Amino acid sequence: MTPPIPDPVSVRRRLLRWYDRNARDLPWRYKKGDPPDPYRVWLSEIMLQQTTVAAVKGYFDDFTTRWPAVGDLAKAELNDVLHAWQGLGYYARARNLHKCAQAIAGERAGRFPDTEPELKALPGIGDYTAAAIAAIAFDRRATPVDANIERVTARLFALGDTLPKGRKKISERASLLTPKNRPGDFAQALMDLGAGVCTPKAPDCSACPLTPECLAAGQGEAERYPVKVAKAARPVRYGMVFWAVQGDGRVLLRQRPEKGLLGGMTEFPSTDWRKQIWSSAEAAKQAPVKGRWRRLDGVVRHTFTHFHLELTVLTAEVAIKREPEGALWSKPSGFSDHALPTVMKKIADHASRNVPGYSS
DNA sequence: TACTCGTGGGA
DNA sequence: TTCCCAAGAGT
Repeated sequence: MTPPIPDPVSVRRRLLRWYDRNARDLPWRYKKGDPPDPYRVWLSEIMLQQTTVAAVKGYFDDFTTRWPAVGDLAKAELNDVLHAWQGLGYYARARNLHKCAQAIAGERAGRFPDTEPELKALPGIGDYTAAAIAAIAFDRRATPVDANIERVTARLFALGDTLPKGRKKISERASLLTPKNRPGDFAQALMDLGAGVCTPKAPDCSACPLTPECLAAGQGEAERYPVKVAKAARPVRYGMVFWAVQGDGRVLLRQRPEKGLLGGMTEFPSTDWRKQIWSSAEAAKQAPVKGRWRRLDGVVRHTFTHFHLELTVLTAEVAIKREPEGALWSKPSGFSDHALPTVMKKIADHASRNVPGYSS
């Protein structure tokens, strides 16, 4: 015989009771009785996209201190926002964050819309984030489906369709669970549960308030859900970075194009990042300035979402007659004034240990 | 639809 | 070491 389908009423009651005792204390969560601040809810949701709570906390504190309200963020320079975002990754989020703040401050008198369609029309806000803000900040009956809620729901209903194809069905089931009362708490409860109990590996079903309703747990196979298609292997790409130093110790930097990988961030100039290894001589043809390029020992490795990168550093002391396009010279002690992504910080660290006569 | 887009932590 | 994974969005 088939087990009964999980009962939404029971799931809601069990989960919210659990949440009242076990909710995590997070910087962006308002205290009971306080009205939620849509700005803080929005900011946290953008930062948390594909990013762990631990990674976000420090950035959230920094942003809310520097820019306490959406109007403050709207008035900031994009470069300052990118700089503050440095290290958090997915830099299009920072550009869209700034754009969204300006739309809110400029066209909506600083007030966030409170419905999913209006929210979704704003830059950087998609299905998930629109539903999350509507539920958490505005108490709307909306169903955000992130990876946690997707996993919990797939297990609860033992949905074995492979992702990403099976997403729609999971999302539909999830929306059946959402209560009219406390929809924001319910969503956050599911996320806390997914993060701490109903984990991807080795879920702790004995500690889960939903185990009595959970079809996957009933099968003793919670970990099997959701079923995902295997990801393609990450290829390796190679590049050569030019560490050009002037006599006074300043190093050449430049700004990356606005779109694409690390868009708008600052970098040390380099060749293309391609599938073939570079020879020093071949790479030198792409150098931004003339110089006697010498190859440093060792490589800098960095992994992006869809490829591994291996960078080799070429150094030269240069005397500049004509400035390269978009040139930006800075002593290492001034690097912190620039929005350097993590991969470029690795380059700077590598150079500091290996460039002869390196001085900060 | 299927890519692109960062980074760090944990198994 | 390597792989998986994370409060997804844009194109």
